[in-house]
Amino acid sequence: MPELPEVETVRRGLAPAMERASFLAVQAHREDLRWPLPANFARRLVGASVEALRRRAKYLLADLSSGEVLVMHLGMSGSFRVLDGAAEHAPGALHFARSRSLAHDHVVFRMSSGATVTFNDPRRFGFMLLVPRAELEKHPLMRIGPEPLDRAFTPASLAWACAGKATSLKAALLDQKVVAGLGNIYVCEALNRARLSPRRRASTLATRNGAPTPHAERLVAAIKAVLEDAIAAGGSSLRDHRRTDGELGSFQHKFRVYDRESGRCPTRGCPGIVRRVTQNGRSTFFCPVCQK
DNA sequence: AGTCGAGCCTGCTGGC
DNA sequence: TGCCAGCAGGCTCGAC
Repeated sequence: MPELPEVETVRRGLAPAMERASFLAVQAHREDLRWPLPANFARRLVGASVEALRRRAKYLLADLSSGEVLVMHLGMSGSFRVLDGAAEHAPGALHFARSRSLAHDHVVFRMSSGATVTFNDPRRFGFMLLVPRAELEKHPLMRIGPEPLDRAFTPASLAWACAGKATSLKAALLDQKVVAGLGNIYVCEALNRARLSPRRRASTLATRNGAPTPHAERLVAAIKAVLEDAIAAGGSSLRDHRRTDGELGSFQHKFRVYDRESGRCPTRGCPGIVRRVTQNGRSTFFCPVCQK
């Protein structure tokens, strides 16, 4: 499930293949991803080079020499794989090729770097867009909150964003306008690290005048820590996420509560048992003893 | 305006 | 063993 750490892992894998390389050929085997591919997709890419490959929240952004930005989203089941002359014979690549149905290879980029970059997405919740660079900031998809790993994401900014919110803390953290890039897994993990209940009102992160409470301090630290740990582990591989070389991420082995229903809470000295409840139609995993 | 649920899509899992 | 309902998840849209 690609959340911020998985997308960042993918970005790091794609960068050597795509940055400062141009598109030699673009094949679209399927146009109907979450949204149809842009008109004249291949024609607008071929010949352009990628000046930088960035990430914003869960979006990959390729700045093109044509003045457009290629926006790519992995949806829920999207993955990229990179093959070049050397990687083709690597064990990981072989395993990767076997593990993915070629029927779901929707878009293939042949790059001047020698790499072939293939986008595979069984569920087709992913998408690709082309947006003029000058319009990117105004694009509705980019109207989202701060990057959680940026210095601008602070207890004060989170408290401000949550002030007056009647919804649960869990729902607020999943709201990309509050903070951008978190999904179900890392919200559950961060709340356990911060020992805060997912069911508490979001507004309790702020005092009456909007200043951050100690809860906000703990939560921001926990969010940053869990994301950094997950990126260092190459993300979490549950069903879908893989690195671009086919290797699995390993952070799923370090989950404290996610998908650990009935397990012992890992908080030191806590006798609690992890529970699963449903909030806003999604599973929440948490410890009712230490998460208050 | 803020909040919540449905729907998109496919593959895997678990219960019968 | 085989079948199928249920679930997973990010994001948008419509309803309240």
